[in-house]
Amino acid sequence: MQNKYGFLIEVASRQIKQAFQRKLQLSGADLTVDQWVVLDKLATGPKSQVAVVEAVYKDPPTVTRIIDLLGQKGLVVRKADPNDRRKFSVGLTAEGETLITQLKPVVDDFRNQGWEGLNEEDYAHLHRIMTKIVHNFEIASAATLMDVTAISDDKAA
Amino acid sequence: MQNKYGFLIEVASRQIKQAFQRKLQLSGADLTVDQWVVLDKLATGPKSQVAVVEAVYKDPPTVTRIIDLLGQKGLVVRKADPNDRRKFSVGLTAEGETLITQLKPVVDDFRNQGWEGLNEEDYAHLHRIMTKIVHNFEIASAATLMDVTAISDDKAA
DNA sequence: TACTAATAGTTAGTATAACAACAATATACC
DNA sequence: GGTATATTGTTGTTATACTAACTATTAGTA
Repeated sequence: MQNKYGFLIEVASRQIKQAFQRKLQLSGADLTVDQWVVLDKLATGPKSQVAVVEAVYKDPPTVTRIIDLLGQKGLVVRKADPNDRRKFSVGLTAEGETLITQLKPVVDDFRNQGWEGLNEEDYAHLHRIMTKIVHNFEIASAATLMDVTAISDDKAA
Repeated sequence: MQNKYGFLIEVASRQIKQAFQRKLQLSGADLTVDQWVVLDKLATGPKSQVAVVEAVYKDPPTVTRIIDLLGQKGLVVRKADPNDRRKFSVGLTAEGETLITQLKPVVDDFRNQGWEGLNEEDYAHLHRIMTKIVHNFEIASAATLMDVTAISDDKAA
């Protein structure tokens, strides 16, 4: 029972990310996977950076830098929040909207390709096992993620 | 069927790594998780860096730098390979051996904790699904890893 | 009101991941 | 033997992960 699930999961994660990165490059998009994840989250409307942090399960410093880069590429803009001067409202530019539209089929393609030969039951297994492992370490935030992911279906591949 | 397995796997991977890192810190070891993985691989005897690369599924530059750091900490040494002047033979120092011995129970503990409530069948599911996804992207090296991991049991948690 | 604590976001430092380019050496082949 | 090619390992650059420390602002409370 003392299998190396952590190593297995980590390597698979890296390989999947790499494959997706190549897919993005082939599509001609000048985006990293993590930049895509954040960009995609903003598709449902402008958000504060804290909201983005909670949505993508990354650290505040990481989100700051990813938004910096997305901003340099003209895909998102930070606007001041009129109600709270500590906050920004980060939203997509027209270019950002366009890029998302262009990439949606690429992303769907990638998901379908990776999931080929597997079914809903397998996804349930995967989800259950991941959730269990993460819960076993009592990592509150991640546990929440797992629970949420089980229901909503709008996470990035 | 277009679930976000990639996102799920990546976040779980990060959380598991974080939990293990905390475990290492609590044990008093001045080591990162990745440094542990490399160190542990050298427990079976000195290896060239290419051999380490293949064992841990990291890039050559990453392995170079991790071995640099392990060397600075006095845990490993590079020796010239008498048969091939391009190669090093990287091996544990006495301190490295001692540290591994001290950490083994910590690592086992971590594995058992994470796997609690799950059984062999679950591991088989996890392994099968990961392997399938990785194979679907035709990533040769990772596919090999998955196949190997199924049999051997000496990977780091 | 004044003081304290919490929140939002940034900056700095170190480690890892991926890619490209490179030097040194070894192997293959003609 | 000599040349092309492959292998081993390093260096450089950019991006992300995590921690810690910090500023600015807001909320809570005596």
